[in-house]
Amino acid sequence: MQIREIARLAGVSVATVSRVINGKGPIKEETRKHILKIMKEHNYVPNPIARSLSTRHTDTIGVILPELVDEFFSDLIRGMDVEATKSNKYIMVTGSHSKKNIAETLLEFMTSGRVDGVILMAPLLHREISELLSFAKCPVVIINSCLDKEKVVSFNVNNVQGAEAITKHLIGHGYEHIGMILGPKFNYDAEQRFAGFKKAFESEGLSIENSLLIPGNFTTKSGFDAFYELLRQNPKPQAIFAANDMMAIGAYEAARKMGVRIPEDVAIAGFDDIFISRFLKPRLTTVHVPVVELGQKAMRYLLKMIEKEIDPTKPYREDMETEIVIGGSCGCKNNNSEEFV
Amino acid sequence: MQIREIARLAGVSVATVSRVINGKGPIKEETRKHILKIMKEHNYVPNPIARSLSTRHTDTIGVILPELVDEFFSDLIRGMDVEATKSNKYIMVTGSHSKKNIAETLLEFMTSGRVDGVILMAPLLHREISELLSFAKCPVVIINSCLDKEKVVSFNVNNVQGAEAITKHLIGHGYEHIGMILGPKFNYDAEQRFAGFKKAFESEGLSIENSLLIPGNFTTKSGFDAFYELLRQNPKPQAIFAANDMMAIGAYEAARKMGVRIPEDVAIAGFDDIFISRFLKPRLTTVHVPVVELGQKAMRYLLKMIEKEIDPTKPYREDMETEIVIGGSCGCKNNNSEEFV
DNA sequence: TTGTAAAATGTAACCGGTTACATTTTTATT
DNA sequence: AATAAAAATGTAACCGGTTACATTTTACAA
Repeated sequence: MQIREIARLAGVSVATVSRVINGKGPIKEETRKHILKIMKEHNYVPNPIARSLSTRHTDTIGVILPELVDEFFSDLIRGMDVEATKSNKYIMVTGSHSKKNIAETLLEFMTSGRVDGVILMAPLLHREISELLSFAKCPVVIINSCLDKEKVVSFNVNNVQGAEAITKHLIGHGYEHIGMILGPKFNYDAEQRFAGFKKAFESEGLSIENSLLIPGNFTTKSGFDAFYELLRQNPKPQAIFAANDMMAIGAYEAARKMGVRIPEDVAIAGFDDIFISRFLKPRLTTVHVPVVELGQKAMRYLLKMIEKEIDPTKPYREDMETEIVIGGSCGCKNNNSEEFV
Repeated sequence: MQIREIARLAGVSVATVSRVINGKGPIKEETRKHILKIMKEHNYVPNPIARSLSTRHTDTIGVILPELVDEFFSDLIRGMDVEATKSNKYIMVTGSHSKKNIAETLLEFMTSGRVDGVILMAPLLHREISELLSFAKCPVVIINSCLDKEKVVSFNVNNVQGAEAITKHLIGHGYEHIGMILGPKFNYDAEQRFAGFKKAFESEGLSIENSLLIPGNFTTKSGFDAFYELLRQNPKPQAIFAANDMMAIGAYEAARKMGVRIPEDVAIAGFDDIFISRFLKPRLTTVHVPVVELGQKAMRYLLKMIEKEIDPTKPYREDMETEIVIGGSCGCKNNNSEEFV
């Protein structure tokens, strides 16, 4: 069934049918009803591909995510989906399975006309990507970019602010020796969180103890090992800030094995507020990252760029504020340990 | 830049260019190289929309998921994405935000030509959906369907087998009074898991104690409440099978509050093997559901239907076997409690 | 050399819509 | 009633590819 058929059946031209489908141009109410009726009777659905070909837009947004966002994944997509659905757009997702693939997919999306815009999250390979970006024929929004803010549109987690806030919280508890389990080298999030950690010390007029800075790689295992390492230092840390919750979990495990009590013997804080954090005993004090909102904002902004409500050539950067979640692991007595029940 | 331009530049017809793009028909090697060179020089990418219009396929698969699959979400999509990418297909995902939306989206996907096939997961509203299915103009694969197996293609978690296996495991421990925290009424997964529970009893020649069957709704809170309820029964349960891990977590919490030891005072088992299960103390004994593989299988099968390698009109059903994961919560001494480090 | 089949390429219709512009109908004005 | 303007509708080109079929070129046998 195609528009020609409907037109024939209704005794009008295809243009008229097209006008009622798209609600454009003046149509006599009587004609409209008549055509609508016939369309319904024949279960007619206009072919979106044909439509896209002539309108040059597809009502779909390409989303490229790294493979390992795990917990973020679901929330991020949910956020984007909510906004996209509001505007009757579809989302085409693809996890980048390899470096090659991500650049290729990005290029495909940006140049082929398959999508009206792209949301990209690719924490690595920024060199390549910023080069590719110049080929874009459609708006692109980057999530957690470490690219030059003068050049791209990006929505980011404010890692510095979050790390600074939670570090200050630990300092506020009166701990004097505070260690940190760092994230992977060359990881932007990790760098920023460390930057926030330092900033907190500086603004309090304190100085970091280098012996209490242990590298990690965002896995529970590395958190586990780092905790052992930290407890071997002199002075021992009274509190530890893990650059993400996964490592904090590893630290919990190590503490349990060593018979070290949290927070009595050593306080712990994390970053991300992953689902599991609230089930740890005591509940992990951590930094909540508004992932759903991040997805929503990025999508909303992209849609506006597409609609030209916002100048799509104008760079823009927004860092979303995070929020501390108080559990028992930092030593706070009034905390949210029971929130889940 | 379009195919006409390339043809002009290469001094050939569009048909010839099209042939080299698609690798079809005989082409002189020299001509092919020449055209390829010009295409590369001009960064020419054929417009997929135009191509779709004439080929009548889009190389994209529509995926409709319920909003609340949370943990499944990520794994399921990952599995599908892996397979889709292998075949150079794209995935269009949409979470069904409301009942209306899901049926609407399904219909759109099935009839508009926007996608070549659909994977649908919609644990509820099966009545409506089975009616809609008759309008499908493209293959549809259902995940966790409770629809008539004679009518649809579906890939499912074998809930019965999993629940039966884990129940037998509990029985094997010698527990005589075994309770179950049930899932929501009218939920197919929940029903099936209960069916497996019963089956285990029957095959062992035992009978269920109705007082030890407590309703729940898959939330931690309901697991928490149910645990209290169970411990008030006479006889008390020596072991409890929670229809999902979330409720098992609630049970853990209740046990902790009541000073009931797991597994010494009461053993617990769950279902799903969600991420958090391995971090519980003791590690939760549960049923692992191969979600990634489920997504992969469903996608692989769908792609074959699309390619007509498999008759797309033939109903098919596959129930994927689950696997018991032994933690300490059931009373086993040799368990996988340390696996995560 | 000629004839014929195979290989290579070209022509033009087609996929199913949208829309600029042209035409017809209706309404309002004088 | 004539006329101009506005409203409604129609015509046909266009979006950018694919492909059936026609035509030309090449290869090889007789």
